[in-house]
Amino acid sequence: MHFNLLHTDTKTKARAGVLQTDHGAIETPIFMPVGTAGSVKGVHQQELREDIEAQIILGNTYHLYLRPGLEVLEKAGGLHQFIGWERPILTDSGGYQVYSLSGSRKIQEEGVKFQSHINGSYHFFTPEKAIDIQRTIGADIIMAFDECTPYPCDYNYAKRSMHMTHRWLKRCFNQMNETEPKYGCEQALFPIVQGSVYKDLRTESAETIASHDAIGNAIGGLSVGEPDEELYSMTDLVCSILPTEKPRYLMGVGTPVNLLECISMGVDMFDCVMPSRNARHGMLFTSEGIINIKNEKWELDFSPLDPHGTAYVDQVYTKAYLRHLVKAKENLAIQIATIHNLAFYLWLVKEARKQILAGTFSEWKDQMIPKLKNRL
RNA sequence: GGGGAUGUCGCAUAGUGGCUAUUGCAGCAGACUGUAAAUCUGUCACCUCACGGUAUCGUUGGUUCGAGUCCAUCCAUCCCCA
Repeated sequence: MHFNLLHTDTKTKARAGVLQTDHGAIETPIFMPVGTAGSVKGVHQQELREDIEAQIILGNTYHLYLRPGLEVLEKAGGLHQFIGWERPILTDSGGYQVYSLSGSRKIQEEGVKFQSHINGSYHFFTPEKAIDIQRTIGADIIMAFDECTPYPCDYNYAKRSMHMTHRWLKRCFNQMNETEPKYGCEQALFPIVQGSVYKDLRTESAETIASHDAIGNAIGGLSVGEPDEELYSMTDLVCSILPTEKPRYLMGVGTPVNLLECISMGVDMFDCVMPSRNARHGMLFTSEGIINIKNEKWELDFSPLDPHGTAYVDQVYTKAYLRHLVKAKENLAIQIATIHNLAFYLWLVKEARKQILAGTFSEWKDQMIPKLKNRL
């Protein structure tokens, strides 16, 4: 696996590149749809490929380990085979569940004891086990097992947690060195910068992560409720320390505006549940602004869902129709809205890439941001 | 024609003498960032930006310190018998 940096913007720190994997190339900057339990909720793989034009999707180690479990995944020949997705996959390690399932887990130096949200059973995750499971899942990019700290987070807690994440990272790399891919395709381990919203901690963490000389690096522990200014200042700081020639993955981000702002700071990869989850809740992101399709004002609006949209659903269906489907709780509503939002996110990063390569990114971004914030 | 039952804020419901009339649905709006989320929150008689104020349990009257609740009357709906 290798990353080619094609072009860096002159006015901003935005970059365009290509990350080559054994399952194909990823053109950066890229947005990666989230498919936690082996499915991008409500979307067929064919739609991901052809309508959304997803180049890589996410899976989740913790969720896939609990269900369907390692036996099924291994006998299926890995996650790609199991779900019928031949393009790249990235798996999160379960570090986010240390944060999101904080009510049912216990952290120790050795690892984290989780209580399953499905049946209450207990499971102990260690850095080594997170690697082993991700070997069995077989994703192209696999993530280090970390603690995603909450916001707000006490300085001393953030510092201790960060150091533990750094120790866990060494164990992850050791386990990588002692094991082999199971399905013949290269797997790259991305380490994760932590340090909450503290500049000295972020600096120390970014330097530590950079020293491992990984194929790509990730920024974690953000978009957990902190103000956008904190997200941006931490991202900018960390990007200034992480190596230029390696892809940078900002985990869990974000809104369309977040994406453009962070692309301009030098972030290459993003993932977020927002486009898919909010689609299920009736919120549509478009190039002209945000639509809450449940609102009464769309009841008689028979214009296309998104006249500027690139997905077929944008032209074929009307706002009034989608509103009806949402109000009627029809399954098709979720499918249409999710395809739209993900197609929009993928269009946004593709367009950003085009503008970076053309040298017009900065102007384009300044013109886009007010529109993206607009409430229609 | 005779007998019986029931009327509660759009719909459905709880409430049989005591303080702001319950809950669900529908409606209206908001939230959501490495997915325990097709979820959650607010609102939902009228007036007021708000504080707050004024109402209301089919109708009209009555009993009572006090009535959605008890009594009478009328109206409406449903059921049974002719």
